[in-house]
Amino acid sequence: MKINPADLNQVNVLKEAPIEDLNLLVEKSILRSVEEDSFYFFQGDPAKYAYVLVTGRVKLVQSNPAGQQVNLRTIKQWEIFAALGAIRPEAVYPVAAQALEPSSALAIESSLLRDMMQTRPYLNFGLMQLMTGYIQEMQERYRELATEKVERRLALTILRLASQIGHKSGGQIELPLSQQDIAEASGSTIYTVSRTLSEWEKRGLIETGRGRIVMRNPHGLVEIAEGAESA
Amino acid sequence: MKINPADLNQVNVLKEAPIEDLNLLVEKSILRSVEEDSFYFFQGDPAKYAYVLVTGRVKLVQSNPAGQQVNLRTIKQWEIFAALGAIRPEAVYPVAAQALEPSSALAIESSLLRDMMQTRPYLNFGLMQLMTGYIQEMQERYRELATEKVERRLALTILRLASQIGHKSGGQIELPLSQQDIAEASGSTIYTVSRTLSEWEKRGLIETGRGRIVMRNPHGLVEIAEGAESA
DNA sequence: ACTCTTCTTTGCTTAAGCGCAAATAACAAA
DNA sequence: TTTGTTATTTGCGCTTAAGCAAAGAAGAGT
Repeated sequence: MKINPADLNQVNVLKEAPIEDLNLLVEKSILRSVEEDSFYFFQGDPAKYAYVLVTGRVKLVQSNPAGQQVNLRTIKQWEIFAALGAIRPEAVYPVAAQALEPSSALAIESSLLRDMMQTRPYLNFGLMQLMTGYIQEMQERYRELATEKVERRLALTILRLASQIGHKSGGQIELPLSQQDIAEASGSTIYTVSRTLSEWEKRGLIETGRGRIVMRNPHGLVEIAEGAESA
Repeated sequence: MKINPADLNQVNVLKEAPIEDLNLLVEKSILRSVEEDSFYFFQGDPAKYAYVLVTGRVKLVQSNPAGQQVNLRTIKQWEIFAALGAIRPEAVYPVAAQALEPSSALAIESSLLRDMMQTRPYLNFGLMQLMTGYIQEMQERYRELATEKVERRLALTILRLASQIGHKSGGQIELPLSQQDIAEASGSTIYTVSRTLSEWEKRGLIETGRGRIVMRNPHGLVEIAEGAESA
């Protein structure tokens, strides 16, 4: 498959990039395709490449020594990920990147990105915007995990994921994630997720299926997220 | 009080700044002093200033709608904080900044910082380094909160705080924080913190006092943090 | 030295939600 | 269709740590 450089303008960080820069990026980078469940990189690998996801979906996960993992972010088409390596030359990936479905991504050498940043203010600003967004989101999620009960956290997680990777399908927002994914993204377990989602389904808030969640009544979820009690 | 511009070189982000820039910063900024427990700003305020802490200690906290709060970071002398506002002009502070003791900080207009970034690569790189560090730390803390039990999390929190704001005192590292602060930084409660610290004190790992913790055996804490069971 | 305030400790109770086990359901591949 | 695999559901017991209440200890101010 070939990438059309002009498509890279859909990448947030690159939306103001001149076409010459996009050509340069495509020319100097390679397209890496991986099958479902394979990894682009593992936690602890030297951060040699930054990636732009061209097709598919990828999740960034972090594991503790015992192997339990949390979902830090799900990447969709034309999002950049693993760009942090471009900042610190000796960095290692602090997370692993695993494909949720067959995916392909443009692997850009960290050093190329670093060199380009020297002379291209739009890149600096774009990356900084991206990073401040990450920081704020992680701070919020951290607070939620520390202070909110599971049900509310689950609602917050699902709403957040819906805005990030949900896609419309017949007027409703659908989330292509397993309950395992939701559990790892919300800091809970598949058992509690299943119980809660079933309960919500009974109340007509959502519709569940194997590996997907359809939002029937987003406003109801917002109410749960913001404090309405279940009974 | 007056600030000696050359002192600003102790700020990580500014360590490569030429003296003219430091002069400019001091000249265009104002020194704000606040007493203990007062706030430099509140969560939700327009992010008009970035700060460099000159004396004292400041904590960055985030509250949920119910008022429960978490401790996201403790700032010590010559650290920069609230710099995110410089990236997005319309930003509001996502956290509040409260003085842990009488403090003074240089208030730098976000727009000044933003303008300076246009022509000073060292500033861009410095801020990016700072931000990547934040992101990685928050990701780790998030995973810890999601996957580790309290005792281990407490050990991790105390070790992290020791490296960030601990100071040597008689060959040992001392942490000038109340148990309330520890609870808010680790995502726990004062009751559990008290019980755990008492237990550790009995085992000779630490020494506690009103508003401070002295590490007697850091290695023992590392063992708890990394998985040794207590019994 | 005395008083007030704030921080810390500890016993007790309880709710939340984890996690095993086993059943059921959904999908994929042959 | 059949079989195998993986995801979801649900009952049940149990652990963890939250949180109230009340006492004790340590400072700060007068």
